[in-house]
Amino acid sequence: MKLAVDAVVFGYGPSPKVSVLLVKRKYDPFKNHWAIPGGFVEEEEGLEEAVYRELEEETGIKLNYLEQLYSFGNPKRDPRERIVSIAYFGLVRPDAYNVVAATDAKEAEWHSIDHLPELAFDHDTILETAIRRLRSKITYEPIGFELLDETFPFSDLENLYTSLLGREIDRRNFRKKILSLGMLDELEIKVKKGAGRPANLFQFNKERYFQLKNDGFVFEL
Amino acid sequence: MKLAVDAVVFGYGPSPKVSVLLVKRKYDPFKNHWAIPGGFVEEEEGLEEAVYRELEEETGIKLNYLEQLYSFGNPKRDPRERIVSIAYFGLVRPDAYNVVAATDAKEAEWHSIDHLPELAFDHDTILETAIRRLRSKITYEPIGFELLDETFPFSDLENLYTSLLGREIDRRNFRKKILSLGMLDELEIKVKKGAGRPANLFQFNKERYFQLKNDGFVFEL
DNA sequence: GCAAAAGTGTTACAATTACACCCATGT
DNA sequence: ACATGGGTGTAATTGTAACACTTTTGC
Repeated sequence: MKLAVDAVVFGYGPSPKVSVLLVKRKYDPFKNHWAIPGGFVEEEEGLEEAVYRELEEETGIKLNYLEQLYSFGNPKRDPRERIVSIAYFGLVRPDAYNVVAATDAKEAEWHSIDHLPELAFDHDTILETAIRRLRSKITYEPIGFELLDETFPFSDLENLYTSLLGREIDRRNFRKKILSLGMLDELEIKVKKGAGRPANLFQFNKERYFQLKNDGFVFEL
Repeated sequence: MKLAVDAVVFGYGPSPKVSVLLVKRKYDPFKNHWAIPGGFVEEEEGLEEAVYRELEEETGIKLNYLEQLYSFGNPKRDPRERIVSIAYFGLVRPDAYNVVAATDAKEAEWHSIDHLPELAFDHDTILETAIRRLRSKITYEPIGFELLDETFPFSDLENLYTSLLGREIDRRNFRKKILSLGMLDELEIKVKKGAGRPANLFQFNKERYFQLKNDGFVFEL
């Protein structure tokens, strides 16, 4: 029996779309299929440590956020031998989005979660679980900010939520709600995006959020 | 590296208290300490299967509900060697509450979650995680019913929630809210509890719940 | 008849929803 | 001047929270 970790890494952009980082397998089984990056846990290594190491080796990416997702242990999930995989769930900022390095063994690429290729092993199940988790978690924890730049125009947040929740959101109500939570700092900087009125930049204030959370406040949309 | 499963099993009662099932270790390390029941996963066995088997072997108990909790993989969590444990979270009805069978190797007992003994390994962390999960999960999924008898007076439900949430609940509002969800069948049977007016019995209608859920309804308190 | 638990409605307040026009910029 | 995206307020509705007395039984 072997123990592996796999990481479903989400990125946002460019434009309103959420993507996941996949690697192309160069060897059998499932040669040339896309798969979630991951690998075996070393004997003396922590689980998260293993995730960071494997991601570094296979894709060169650095995460902004990581949490454990679920463990998959069906005895037949790998055709060769029994492998139990502890799956993780990570988020990256747009800066990291482009620095996906292919190594000699794998080719790494972003794939929109709306058009996914066939995946190796039970990775479709894992990815599905991760997408469900992301979709629901953004409504009760402020993790969406980990997918945006440090400072962002409000419309980015709005677009992220509409594309993840898959439905229209009333712009006025959404802005009112988010701003009323008091976790965003409004900067005195404006940014222009082609045509249209320049937008103010906002920044998520993590300290303030933890402070509010300690006082019994709960983030909820 | 070895893989284990551990199961935090909650029971309710008698009277307003939530308990967890622990086993007393007969051998070192942590000889005579209380621990969460569990054991190694066999080569060809599914994870949940392993949980059911271990619980049967160590405590003789049958579960009403089981879900995966979290995986614990700190390299030093077991002083002997590297053991990664996938923790589960189970609920039993009061009927099962008393049939806790001790085997030759272990002594099994219910412990109120308000007065816990010192636990072996990192089992205090696991148990804490499980309690947090139980507390929050009863507010967004109807799992509380798995801790009550099939039919129960409304006050049982009320007491379960007050003791789990650790705060008073307005009886009238709570009843209104729960009944308005339309998941409970009211039976034409009354039950007497010492002094006081006899109470009507209720029953959770699982089919109805899944039907509502499919129609986009979300349980939420 | 008194203690103990079950049952029941109304009103004030807070939160959510629905909805449409003006503003600042680029072309 | 027109197209593009940014920014803003109010009213109706809905949901939540607060609150106290009557009923049925055992003793």
